Amino acid sequence: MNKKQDLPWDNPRFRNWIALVRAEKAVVGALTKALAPLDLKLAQLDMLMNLYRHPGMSQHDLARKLLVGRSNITMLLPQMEARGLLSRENDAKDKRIMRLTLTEDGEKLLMEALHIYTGLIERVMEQSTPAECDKMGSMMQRISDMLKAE
Amino acid sequence: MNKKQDLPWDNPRFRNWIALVRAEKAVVGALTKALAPLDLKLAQLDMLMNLYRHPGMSQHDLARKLLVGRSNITMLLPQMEARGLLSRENDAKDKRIMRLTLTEDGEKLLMEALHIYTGLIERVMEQSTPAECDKMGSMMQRISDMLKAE
DNA sequence: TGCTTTTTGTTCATGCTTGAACTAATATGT
DNA sequence: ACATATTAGTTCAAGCATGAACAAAAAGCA
Repeated sequence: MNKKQDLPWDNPRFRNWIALVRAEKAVVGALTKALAPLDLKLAQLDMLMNLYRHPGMSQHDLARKLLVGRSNITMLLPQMEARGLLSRENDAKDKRIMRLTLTEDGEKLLMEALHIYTGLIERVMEQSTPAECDKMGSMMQRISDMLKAE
Repeated sequence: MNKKQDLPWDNPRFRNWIALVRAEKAVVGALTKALAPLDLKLAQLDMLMNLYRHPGMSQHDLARKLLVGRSNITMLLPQMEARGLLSRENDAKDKRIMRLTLTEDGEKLLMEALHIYTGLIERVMEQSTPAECDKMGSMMQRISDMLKAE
């Protein structure tokens, strides 16, 4: 059994991780509120962002990029399609695949949302120097890579 | 409208933030899988952790610590209580307040879960030097403080 | 070619999380 | 003391996310 002195809270790495989780949750909360006027959920914004950068993506690829299940995409797409933010069309060669692309409206909404998003992130990240921020970014990249490699 | 060069992806701060979100999601995913054998959700572990450090906490305080709604606590507590992980008893002075404390079983399960948790975090954080890690941690702390101040 | 395996997307049941509306208990202000 | 406001916790309905089971299409291989 653990003694007091090797409890995780005394471990700096652990405490730093907890700090990260809490900060992330706080920012996500603030962002969710900031996006509410656009009637846009964070998950939806993530989809728009990825489709903007990779037009013609399949649902499967989108799911992997977003680290969510495929069924999640299936559930969320219809509302966004009905809202005219994106289009789904069958691939010519492979009839299993649905190719996703942003509509003009989708792109316009994305730009508005990004304005809000970047505004908040700028404000949040201004708390640190660009160098610190970059260090943190590459740290995170290493973590993602490590877990992807498993 | 934005031109190519002021798209957020060209903004280092924004990209670093995206890297953080993705890394966090990856670690949470890995952790969720690692905790599955204990039949413990991450949200439940969070509760156990907080109750261990602050015995006798009220549900309201717990909700604030975890950055979740009060109703969330109400919904999750009964299962954990039924499982014998914690006890809920009325405060003597203020009849509105429920005081929460871990049972022995709850504490034992917490220790097992923490072993898994810290193991993963150690492995993940070993990708960086302790100094980098501390820098990151205080960065995150500043972010939390900033958002709490609003 | 024909048989098996893999991939893509959907459906469905389950559980989590939220926010609004509600009750009961306490604090506040006059 | 009394009316009002605030606080703690609950209930409920709605939306999200997940994983398992499934159908259709394509790929691999004999």
